[in-house]
Amino acid sequence: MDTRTLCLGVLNRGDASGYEIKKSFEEGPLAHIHEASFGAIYPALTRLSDEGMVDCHEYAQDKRPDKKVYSLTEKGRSALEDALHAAPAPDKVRSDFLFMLFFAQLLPVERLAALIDARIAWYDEILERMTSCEELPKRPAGERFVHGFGLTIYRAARDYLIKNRAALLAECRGADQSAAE
Amino acid sequence: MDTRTLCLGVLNRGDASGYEIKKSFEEGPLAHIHEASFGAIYPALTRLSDEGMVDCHEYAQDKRPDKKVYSLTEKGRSALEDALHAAPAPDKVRSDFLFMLFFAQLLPVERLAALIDARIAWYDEILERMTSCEELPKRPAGERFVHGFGLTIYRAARDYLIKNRAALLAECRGADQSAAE
DNA sequence: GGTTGCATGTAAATGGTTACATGATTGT
DNA sequence: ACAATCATGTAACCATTTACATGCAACC
Repeated sequence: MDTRTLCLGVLNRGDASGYEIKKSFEEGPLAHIHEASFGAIYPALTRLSDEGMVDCHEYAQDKRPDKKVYSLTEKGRSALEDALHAAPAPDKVRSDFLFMLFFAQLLPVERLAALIDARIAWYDEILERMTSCEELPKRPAGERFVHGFGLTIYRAARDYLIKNRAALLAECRGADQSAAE
Repeated sequence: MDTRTLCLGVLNRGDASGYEIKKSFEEGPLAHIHEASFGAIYPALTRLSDEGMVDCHEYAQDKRPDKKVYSLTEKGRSALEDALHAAPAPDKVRSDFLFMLFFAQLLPVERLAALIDARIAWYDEILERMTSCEELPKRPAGERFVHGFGLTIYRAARDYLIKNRAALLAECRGADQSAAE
């Protein structure tokens, strides 16, 4: 799924500027499904505009660059639908956290504990944000489904870390000592 | 985490060729934590060799290119440890599947069902492979921890899809009909 | 006084994917 | 016959990240 399709998707939910599209991949309902940076979004939007997939309206602002608000055209909407009909590429995950934990025995136990605690705190934070979302009931079925999926996964991950943290640390402490003997 | 560090990590588990390193990111215990393609692994290995991070032993084979088996040097091992001490980059996920489900209302209900069913089957397959792994008890604590983490997440994801599939399809069917009226 | 949020964009550099090149053997 | 497994490697292409460029307002 390239950045252009991603932008089309966001614009299907409503008109937005490049800045707002970026935010929706950071905090919005699409966060953690995909990513996109400014350096990818702005060129994508320009190209979509050239191709007639989106319309652009400029709004002058005081002491700031004009705000360019993009909206999906009919052509853009059907391009999005086409993309949605293609076979999904397999998920791609890159987790430095899990890679590090995989080598737990190479890490000092305190560092291991700090790593896990930071991750639990991160899950707590995002779960808080996701559950305190008010306008959820009004959103379309697909959005609510994906939201529920995220909640489920994050809760399961957090619970696993809490439940198994102590055992991992104990094992690594034990291994450290027998190695030192 | 770049491909070089990834290779160092795999080699820490035991000597391996480029081909075998690739496999460990596809089927092995590191699958779904990170990815690496041949085009990334072979140059990484060459560079690691130049830098003295790994040693390379060539084994002649009949009717096949020589097999080059790499092993970690002391320098390589400490480079891996250094990488493990840096702050982990935030996880990166790219899920076309979730992106598509997010726009469930734009998809025909049958396609939606097929998408979900394929994903459930995928989870079943990988869970089967992960649970039938025999030599697990002998592996280091970190590897078992990450393995358990993966199992937990995949089970939670699969269960969520099974539990909420019908409700999503019903809602989308309902929305289709009211749109047609 | 420093950071964050708003707001757009470009350019260089990095890094990775994909396709190609080669080729025997084993299984369906 | 065709696909998959084993086995390495290169090169062109593509995409993204990162840094740069600009600048005000609000908050701490």
